Amino acid sequence: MRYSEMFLPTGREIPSDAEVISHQLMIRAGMIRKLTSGIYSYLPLGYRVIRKVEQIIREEMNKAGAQEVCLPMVQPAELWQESGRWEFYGKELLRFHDRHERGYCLGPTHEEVITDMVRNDIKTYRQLPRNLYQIQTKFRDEVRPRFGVMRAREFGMKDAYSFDADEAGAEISYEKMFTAYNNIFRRCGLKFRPVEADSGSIGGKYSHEFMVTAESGEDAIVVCDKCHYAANLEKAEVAKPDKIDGMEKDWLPQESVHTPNVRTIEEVSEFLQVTPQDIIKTLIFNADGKPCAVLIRGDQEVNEIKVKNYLGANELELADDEMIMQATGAPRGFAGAVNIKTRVVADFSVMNMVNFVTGANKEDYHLKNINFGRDCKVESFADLRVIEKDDKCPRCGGDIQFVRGIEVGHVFKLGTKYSKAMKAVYLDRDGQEKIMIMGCYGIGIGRTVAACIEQNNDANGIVWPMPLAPYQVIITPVNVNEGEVFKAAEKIYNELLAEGIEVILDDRDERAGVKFKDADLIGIPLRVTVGQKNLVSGNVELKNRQTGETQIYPLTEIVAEIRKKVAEGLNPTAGQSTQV
RNA sequence: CGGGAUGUGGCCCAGCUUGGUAGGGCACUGCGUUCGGGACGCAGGAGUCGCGCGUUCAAAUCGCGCCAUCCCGACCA
Repeated sequence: MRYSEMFLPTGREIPSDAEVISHQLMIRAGMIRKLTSGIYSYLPLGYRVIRKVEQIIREEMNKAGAQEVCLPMVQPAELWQESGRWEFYGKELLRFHDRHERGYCLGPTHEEVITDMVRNDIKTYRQLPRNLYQIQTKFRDEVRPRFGVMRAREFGMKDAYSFDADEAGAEISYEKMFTAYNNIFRRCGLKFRPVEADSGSIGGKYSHEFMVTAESGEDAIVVCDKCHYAANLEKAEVAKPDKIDGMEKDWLPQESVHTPNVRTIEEVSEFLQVTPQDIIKTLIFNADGKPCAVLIRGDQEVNEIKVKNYLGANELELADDEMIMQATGAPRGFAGAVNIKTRVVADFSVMNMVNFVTGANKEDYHLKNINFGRDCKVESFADLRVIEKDDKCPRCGGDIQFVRGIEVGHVFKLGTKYSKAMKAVYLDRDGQEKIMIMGCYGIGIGRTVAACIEQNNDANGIVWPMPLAPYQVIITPVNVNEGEVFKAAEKIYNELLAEGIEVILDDRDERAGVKFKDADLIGIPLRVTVGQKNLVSGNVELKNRQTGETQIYPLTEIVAEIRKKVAEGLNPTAGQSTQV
């Protein structure tokens, strides 16, 4: 394409409403424009990159045996009522009515629609397994859209759904997608890693997130130095400590202490001259309307997702003052496990504690020298806390590290959550009606592009890896008014076009500096500079955007050299991709 | 939803404290010079100063209300 004919508005200024680098660069490079909060238009350059990602996804999904479909974005309320999510999905689901006052929503995801489609047309085990996918616009009415297309309300997503006859089949479907996702992100030239994750409101029991590692990532990931263990912070397991026996002999007599207006862990440890490690924090949660006490060591943090999963609750939040008063008989700050009337569960961190401090369930009083087995009882000990830097890997005991990442893909084993609710059944070999086992698999398209920029940029702009680059080569004639120079540039341009290489000819009558800056900003991997200086000896320059390296080639060899470099760039070496 | 900030030609911003002709840089149009890392000169076009109400002889500027955008938090694939 000739630059002079392109719709490619680049900008020198950093947009005032863009915070992260990828957002700034996408605007400056003329890739996107904001229409309204969380809703973006893609300009030609941006859309080319989107299509590169989509194409890689299509190829890998097809290779994995999935078939592409296209499902409606507008979905009837009845379907969501049937799955139960009309109530549960919350305000993120944008709902509206048509002229007949019938309820609809904009699809934030498509489990309901696909399950409806499959249950109507798949009747026998002979038709299973099937994996259907689409690349489609989703709408989620995010509370706080941010970081440009990274957390947008309207965004492109590849979503796939697998249907299997049994668990073993579902396992295979999941593995296929897991492999396909690794291939996809590797081909995109990203540094990423799959991590174990919680399955959230989509539901299901088992899932992995694909995280692109980046400082600006919204998610914290725990990775093991020694083994392959990697998990989202919210999912990362904390190993169960060994039970230490024989501590009963050291039990001291229970003591009640007047602690006027002393509530927080800091205040208690200060007041009683003990460390937070000597205190058991008692948090009262509201689990589906019922109070539940969670015990944890004073210096540690409860992982609400673990509590929610452990209790099997649909909704979990910290109890309000009223519920605390009702459950403990005391205001906030004085809850404890001794003589409490609610369910009591405890984190492993308190399992081996003796003579600890805790609230007295009485205003302005705490208890000292409390011991399990004598003073209070818990229903069970479990892993309920957030993992910390000093914790060890739950798999191999090695040291762990915290890194940040951007979630670009997520694979879930759904089980029968939707197929059961929506009666997606088939007849097995014996004529028995059985429920299909489902999996679902998503990739954020725009987010993948943004994540790629987060990982590949410098002071001058974007540095595209070859597979995602909107164009592979840009030819920059230093001065278009010098006939020889421009002719040579055009010749290379035409030859590259004939080779099927994606190339821009910067034919604008601009100074060289302007063109160099724009080429760097939009991040084209290879730049051919055609100038009088080298042309007199029949040569041109080839500059590598990533390394900054410049090489001189004769006009006669430049096309072959580019062909080679483009081909190399399209096949990034395997192995380096998963490094962090 | 809580806290904070911002809103002035397409973009980045000054002006607001102390009310009085709406400014600069970039971009854009024309002419000339220049031409390998964001050139220069001259001449131009382009703005309901987010919206509304109020105070005032007079409001970008002061007051009240609203809206939008961004950041932090809560929440969330």
